[in-house]
Amino acid sequence: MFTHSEENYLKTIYHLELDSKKGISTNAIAKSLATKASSVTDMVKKLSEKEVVVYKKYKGVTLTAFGKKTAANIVRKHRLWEVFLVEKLNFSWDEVHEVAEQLEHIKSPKLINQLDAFLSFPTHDPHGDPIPDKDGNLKTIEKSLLSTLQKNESGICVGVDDSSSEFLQFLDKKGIVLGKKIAVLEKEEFDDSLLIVIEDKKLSISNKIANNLYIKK
Amino acid sequence: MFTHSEENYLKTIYHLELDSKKGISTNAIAKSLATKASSVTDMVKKLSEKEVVVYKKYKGVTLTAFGKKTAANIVRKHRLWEVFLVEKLNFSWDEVHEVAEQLEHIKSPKLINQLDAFLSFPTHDPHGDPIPDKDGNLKTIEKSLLSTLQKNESGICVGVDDSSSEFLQFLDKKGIVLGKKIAVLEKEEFDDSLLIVIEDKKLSISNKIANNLYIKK
DNA sequence: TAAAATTTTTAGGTTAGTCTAAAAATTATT
DNA sequence: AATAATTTTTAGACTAACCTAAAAATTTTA
Ligand SMILES: [Mn+2]
Ligand SMILES: [Mn+2]
Ligand SMILES: [Mn+2]
Ligand SMILES: [Mn+2]
Repeated sequence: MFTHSEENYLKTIYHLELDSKKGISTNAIAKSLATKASSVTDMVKKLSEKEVVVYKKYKGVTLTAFGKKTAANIVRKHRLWEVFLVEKLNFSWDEVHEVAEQLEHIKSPKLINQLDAFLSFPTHDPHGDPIPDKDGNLKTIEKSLLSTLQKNESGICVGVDDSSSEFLQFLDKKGIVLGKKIAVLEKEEFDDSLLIVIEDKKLSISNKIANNLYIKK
Repeated sequence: MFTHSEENYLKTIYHLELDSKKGISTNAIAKSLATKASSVTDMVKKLSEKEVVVYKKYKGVTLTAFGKKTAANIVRKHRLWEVFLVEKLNFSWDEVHEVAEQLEHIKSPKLINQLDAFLSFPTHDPHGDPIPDKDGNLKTIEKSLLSTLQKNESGICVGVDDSSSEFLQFLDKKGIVLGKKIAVLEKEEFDDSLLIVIEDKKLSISNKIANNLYIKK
């Protein structure tokens, strides 16, 4: 149906659309895929012929309903595999992404359905990102950045915005784990750093960190 | 390291070498990969430059030690994934090959080591084929074709030669399962068909079937 | 061992996916 | 509104992995 490369383009456009709502620019896609704008133009024409995107010269690109469903299915596979790697094969959450980038391209509906069942139908991946259902629908939960909490407020840590292994390992080192309660004891006016408490441990957290951690109030 | 296509060539040459000992011919590779001889010549030159095969024009090709190890590792992955699909995801043994053909190309040493452990270090795949170890070594067991058994002899069913889904489904239908004891009650002179007993059930088996079933005496 | 048949290689072409450099269109700035 | 800066597309080229058709080498057969 779609080549490895076409799937990567679709997934990228899907992710970019989630926080832009407008047509996705050639340059944005190129940057995200670490490729050249001219390559993107070529590919986008091909995807447009395959009816997964709508493309107007110089106006960027949008996914069709079919394209969105196709892309969501790749994301679904990516995230289910990440859960598998962490839950069953003892990978840590900062090691799974690269492997999932490969596994997401395996074509077998039965495989992914059985994997889903084997994992007891998880709703979120190890980074707190939601797993699209079979129809490509995402259940978006109301989550906020830790940086939006005020003094004496608290919430459950439910996800990360940046999931680079550097950031994830940093969280590991600090003992910040998804599912744990985080309470803000102090909010520093000067640099917006926070003094938080997690698992009875006090931690000082920079604004940069607080901007990359999601909590559910 | 190696492309998808290079890996498929390596694996094919590896399989062909297992039952020929001589240089593998261009045509044999082409037939096995359903491609053209001219394409094989091209690829074989490339593999030769990468030092995984020794190639002499018109003389066929042989794997180097490095090539053999590389190929065995792909076979290892293929067979471990087949075990995973059958043991953990409830695939039947006639459904796993196509998916394993894709999964065998996933590159992650950690993944395959963890998978191996997760499956409790299996030694054989669902078709009775041995799983190469990390160094690419195969433990070959002494097995014989069912067709070589004489009247009143018996053995344990340990593998299939043909693992097409048609044949495997035929075995399912007849109740022939790996690990079960098969005893030969009669051997028909005329067409070399066998009257066998498996799990207290009597079955008449053609020579073609008996030539595709391995038993351990 | 010479002719015939077969196998293998070479030559030249195609497609997918990428690239660089230049042209064209759009957007921002004065 | 004209010019400058930026973005996007086009043109032309490259590589990997294929293909067909023809040439060359090997093997078989008579
Ligand atoms: Mn990921
Ligand atoms: Mn993730
Ligand atoms: Mn197989
Ligand atoms: Mn097998």
